[in-house]
Amino acid sequence: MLNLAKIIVDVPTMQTNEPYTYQIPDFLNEQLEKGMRVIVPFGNGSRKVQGIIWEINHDGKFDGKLKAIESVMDLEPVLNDELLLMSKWMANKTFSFQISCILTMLPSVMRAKYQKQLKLVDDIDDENVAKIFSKSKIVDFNPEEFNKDILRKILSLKKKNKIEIKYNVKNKAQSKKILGLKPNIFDNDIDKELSSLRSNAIKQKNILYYIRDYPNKIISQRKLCKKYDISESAVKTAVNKGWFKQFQMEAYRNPYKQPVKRNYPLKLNADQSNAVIQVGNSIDNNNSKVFLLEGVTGSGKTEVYLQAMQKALAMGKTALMLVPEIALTPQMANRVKGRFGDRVAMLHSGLSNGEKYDEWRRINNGEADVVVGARSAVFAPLKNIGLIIMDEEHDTSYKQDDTPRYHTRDVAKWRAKYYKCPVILGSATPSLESRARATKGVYSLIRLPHRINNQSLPDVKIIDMKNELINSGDEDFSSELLSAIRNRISKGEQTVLMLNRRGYSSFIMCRTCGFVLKCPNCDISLTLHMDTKTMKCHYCGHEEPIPYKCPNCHDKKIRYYGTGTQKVQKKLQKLIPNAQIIRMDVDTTRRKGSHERLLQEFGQGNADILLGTQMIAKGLDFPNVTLVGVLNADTSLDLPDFRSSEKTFELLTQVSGRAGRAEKEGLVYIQTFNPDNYAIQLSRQQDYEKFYRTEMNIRHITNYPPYYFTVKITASDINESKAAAKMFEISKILKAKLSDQTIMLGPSPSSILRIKNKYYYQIIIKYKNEPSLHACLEYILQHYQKDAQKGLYVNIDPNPLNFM
DNA sequence: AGCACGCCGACT
DNA sequence: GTCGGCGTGCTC
Repeated sequence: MLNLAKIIVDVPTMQTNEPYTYQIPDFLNEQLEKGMRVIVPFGNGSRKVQGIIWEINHDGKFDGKLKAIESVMDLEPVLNDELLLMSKWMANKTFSFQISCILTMLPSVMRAKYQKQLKLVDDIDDENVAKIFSKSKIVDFNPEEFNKDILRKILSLKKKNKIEIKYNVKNKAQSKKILGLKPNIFDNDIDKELSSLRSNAIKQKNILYYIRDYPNKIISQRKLCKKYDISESAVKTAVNKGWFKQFQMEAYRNPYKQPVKRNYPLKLNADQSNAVIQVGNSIDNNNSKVFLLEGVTGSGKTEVYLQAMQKALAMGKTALMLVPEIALTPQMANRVKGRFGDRVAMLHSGLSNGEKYDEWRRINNGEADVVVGARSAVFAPLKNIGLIIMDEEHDTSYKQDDTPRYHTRDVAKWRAKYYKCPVILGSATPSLESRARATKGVYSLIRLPHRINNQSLPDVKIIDMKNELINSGDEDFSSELLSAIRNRISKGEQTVLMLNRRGYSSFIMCRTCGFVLKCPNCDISLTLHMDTKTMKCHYCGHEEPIPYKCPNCHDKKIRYYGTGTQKVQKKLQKLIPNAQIIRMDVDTTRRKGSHERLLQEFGQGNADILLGTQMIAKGLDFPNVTLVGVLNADTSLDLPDFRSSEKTFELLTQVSGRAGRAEKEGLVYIQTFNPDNYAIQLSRQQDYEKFYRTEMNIRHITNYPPYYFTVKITASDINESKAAAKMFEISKILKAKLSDQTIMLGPSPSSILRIKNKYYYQIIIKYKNEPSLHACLEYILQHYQKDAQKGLYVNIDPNPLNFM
């Protein structure tokens, strides 16, 4: 009879991907609960790692030697039963380690920091090693900082017990502490103090009045000062006199910089109220249905979300709303915040790690029952969820592109099943996968085919740039678009211009010999960055100066190729000198909050034109925008990706939806070299249903999703032939097991062969029904352990976003 | 991951 | 002989 705990340790390997049993020491027996983080010894020596309690067993047996849990990191569990259970499912589904899943579910500050230290125990004769301890007997130890020789010496000294290696597990999760005040003087004593004060000691009197009014209230020092106009030194005097007890109290950081205006439910049209009723019924009946809400841009999907959430809250349940990347849609965030106020917690990339932790704690403590956030918010520790919403469900940012490669939609559906609540997947252009499921009856389709207030859809004109190039010689701006922009400026209306950068880079090419400057580590061309005056690699971050002559043929005719936002901005400014242009791309929005600031400036009418990349296509709602121009619609058509038409259609439909959202009518120009392409033609009418049918036909003929499921298997190694050999080995195993209806592509080198000096080879499997595939892939993973230690990595991506 | 153990060739 | 390289296996 022992007190035992099963722990998932933070050692992400296949061999340790199961709970390890530890003894619970008596001093922790009362404290420990399932879902808490602990520190446990692991392996030989004094190594310690973080772990999560998976199970507690008070009369357990275990044969074999046991180690004891060393300490606990939490006062409350950080994972509830639901999330613990989900981590297991997720690990299985995404072919990753359970500990990796657990750690992605938690705010990043809860990931322990491991730090090694060297401790000098005895005198040592080696000068070079002794130097390390010149300042102190205990020093931080990062093996990378030392050469092999010294490391060897350190190791041998350790064996002789002259040096100890200490392992520290540090908890980074730290709450913000502020000074708190607790009244420490009562009734008669207050009057006594009051009478002994000098008559001009007004501040001291006010403090005593305050204490008399709120004798038991704890207040932060800052709040007291601000509210009663008292200086810090006055408070200090009061503390010295013993009126207050001063102490450190926990506080939440406040991530909301500006106050949000309150808003109220709007009147719904027939389609919208039908949607709210259907979802509401499902909430009432504890029915975990998935609704696909297909609504044209401007059809009022957001109001449906808000009122459906209202229903869930009215039943005492919580609501989770997911958006692509909240920093991209501050307007949406403010709308939810304005409707539900302090009950809302926000989780997005714009917050600091500390702010994210605080928002997470507010949710975990039940202080927030509405959560709005991007991908990782799907793991928000809400209990009793009544509704999950996924806005823009087709958006690719919902899929994490490194391990664990989960799709937010799958996690959302899992949680909905657990809580028996509905999911709304909303979009103007649903993913083909989701739309096809609606056709099959797996999801319930709700359509919002009309814009609210019966606004007409914007008039979309397609401009053939082949003709334009012949006539005016300009490949960026057609004369029609230019005159439309000038016309808006003269009327005081605004224009949004989008430069489609997907699959497009401004690289440098020699016009004499055709040389293209590439990254020395990755097989990819370097991108020109005018702000830093350097060439950068977008994969590994390599940076070098802009060449002024060709490194290959030494000719000076080396120029940039392709169009960057900066170049377009310069050109446009020349063409229309009086235009006020705001440029929005990765470079101008890198700093925290700059995205919101630029949008706000544009919204206040401080500029005529908003010029940007795809980031301007989503969710913006500016009533004064009456013209939208897409400068190059087709760059994303040319990508070697079976989803390129779908992506192009989505992008054009979304950006067109930015025009004419109020009374004024909208006009959209789409410039393209492929004016007859169906994705471009159909986006003109915003005819999603027709696009869906056309594209499904093509997918059917070409054997692509949603007609097939896909899996991508990748092997990477510094040595190209090793990666290739591994993939051929895997393909042999697969060929033997898979049915003949399954299609296997490869093994082939990935389209970007080399990233960060590693070579990539891949296999794509396309299958319809392959019940043994999952087990087979697990088997492959089990058998690559030895390779992983040598730097040969095998990766499995179920339902990959692309085949590159 | 991080460490020890054990087998092998190269060397004072 | 033995030092240091590297492949292999184990961690409750």
